[in-house]
Amino acid sequence: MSENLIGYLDDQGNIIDTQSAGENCHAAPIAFDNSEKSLEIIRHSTAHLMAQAIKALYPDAQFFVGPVVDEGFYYDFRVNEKIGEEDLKTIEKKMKELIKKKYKIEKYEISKEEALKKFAHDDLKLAVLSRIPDETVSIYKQGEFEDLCRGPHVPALRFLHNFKLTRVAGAYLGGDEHAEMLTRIYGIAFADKESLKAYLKMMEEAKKRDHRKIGTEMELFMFNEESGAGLPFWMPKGAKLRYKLEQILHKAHLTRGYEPVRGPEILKADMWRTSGHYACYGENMYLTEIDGQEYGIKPMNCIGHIQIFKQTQKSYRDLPLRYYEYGVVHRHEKSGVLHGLLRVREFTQDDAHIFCAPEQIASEVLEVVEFVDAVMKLFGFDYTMEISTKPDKAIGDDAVWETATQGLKDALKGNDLPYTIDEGGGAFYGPKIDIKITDAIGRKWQCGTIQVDFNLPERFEVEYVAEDNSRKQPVMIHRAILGSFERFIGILTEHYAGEFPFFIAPIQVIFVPISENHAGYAQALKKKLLAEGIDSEVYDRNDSLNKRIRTAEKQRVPYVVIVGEEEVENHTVAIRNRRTREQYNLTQDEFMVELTKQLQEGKI
RNA sequence: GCCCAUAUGGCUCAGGGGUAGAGCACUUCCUUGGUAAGGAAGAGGUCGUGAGUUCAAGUCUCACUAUGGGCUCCA
Repeated sequence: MSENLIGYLDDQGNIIDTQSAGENCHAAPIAFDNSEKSLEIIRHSTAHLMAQAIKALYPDAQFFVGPVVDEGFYYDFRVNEKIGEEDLKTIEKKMKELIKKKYKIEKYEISKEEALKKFAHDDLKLAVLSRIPDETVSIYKQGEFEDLCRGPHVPALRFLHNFKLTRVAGAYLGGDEHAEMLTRIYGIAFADKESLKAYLKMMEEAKKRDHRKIGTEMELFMFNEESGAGLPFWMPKGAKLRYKLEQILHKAHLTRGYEPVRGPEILKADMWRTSGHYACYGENMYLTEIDGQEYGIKPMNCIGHIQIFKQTQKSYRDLPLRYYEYGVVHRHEKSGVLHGLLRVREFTQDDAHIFCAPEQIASEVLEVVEFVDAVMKLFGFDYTMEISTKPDKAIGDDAVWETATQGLKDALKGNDLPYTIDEGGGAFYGPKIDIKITDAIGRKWQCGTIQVDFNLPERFEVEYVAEDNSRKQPVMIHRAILGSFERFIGILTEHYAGEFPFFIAPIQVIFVPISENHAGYAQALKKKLLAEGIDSEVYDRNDSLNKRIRTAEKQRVPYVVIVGEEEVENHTVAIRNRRTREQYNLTQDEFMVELTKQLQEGKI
């Protein structure tokens, strides 16, 4: 057996570890390196090593499951003591001690019946056993430590050196929030030290891009303990950025035949009863009472748009009718899930509802998908699409759901757009396509969404006059491109690390006059830019020139422009490149042309 | 909501049972400078809130509030 061999890969892509393979295995060998399969084995064994260390330090510890996940591994366990970040180092130290004992990792099999006897005193292992259908189970053993495990594992502990325990967390047994909470420790492992170092460095870099950090630094947005959790404040710079995004998107909507509308912020509870929100979404809604009547603050904008549609009689000639609104909504998110701008309790959706005939669904959905793609391309986002099907809590009958779901699939399939399926992940009123974007550290967030809805039109008796003068019910397509300005700007901030493209940058130009004699020239230029809708600032405070240039450079603005004697005289500007620290001169006219050209790049 | 952790001037953070510290930012003055920190002086905090332990609490304990890492990933 080669020194480097840690397992085999069979024809079906299953990993067979050396303990299971026997002497004459002909499957493809897996070498000890950073390949996907190799890491899977290494990380799984590291999870076991961690469990062994935990058992040594906390003899009363009981273990549940310890799988390999996208980003490393974890182990869930129960222990009487509290385990905090500090304890991770102690556990790591113990793991290193155990490695020195040079244990082999051995495997043996027993019947399920024997296993039930063996683990009779360990309710967590019994819980694991109850989920295994097989009649024979395997046990892996290293030194004194034994664990019920499917494998695969490395042959011996000597393969495990380059790991790091990254965080301690709580996790519900089996993911059920009504079940007991276990302690979970996450870790990461690689075949070599360099890869581990590179990974840790990458995570550190990612943290520097965190929108909460940059948002505070750049004074984009804030939260306030006295005002309440999950309620963002937009500071002047953040508001400017947001306003520019709103404007770009506003024009894009008009171009695509949408009409702006607005509904009220609160509506009578009966409206929400009719819509089904009261029953299906009530726990997320804020309710209040006015003059003895119950009202609900809107968590979605659909109801308002429906009322507007119904206000006047509609003909088939009016369809598809596209209403859009930057709708402020409130949702009672659980306190523990709030996360910077990415999950808040008040946010503004770029929401639209398309009322159309059933035969128009496919083309409308496709148009929305193209709209999404244009926006994502503008900002250089990679995104994934996911079709979500009927959830447990839902209204409407199965046949209707089936038709709508198929409609979404057809729209994507027909145009070769890749998607995944999230079974049971749909909204309570219909299936949907979700558009997901990844944040700085690889977490995926749902942004845009396209939802087909046969239910609300029926509940609110929405109708239009068809060609044959009969009354027909339109289909509603709920859709958002950004999802919400809050979340989208949060991700945008991480994506650009605060260096926003010109067309949305809160401050687009900073002028640094060399002396106060040149401040007037800078102010005049600022005014000129403002007339074109470009935001600039003049740094003419009582600081040294070097200081002011340094301060300007640190603002992450697209243009830092120096103006002095020479520029005033020649009606020019000196533009400084932040990265190369080089500068070039333009006439005022050339400068204006360049800036307006850059503004145009934000057109979609 | 649950588990673990954190909370010190506007920001970033140090300190730690005996009457609050730094850097940046801010204010005033000097300096008017051609490309990443000129100089001086000054103001600003009942150490998240409320209880408790103690002769004494930012420091220890508890509760609350807020923030952070998690809570599908099935031996």
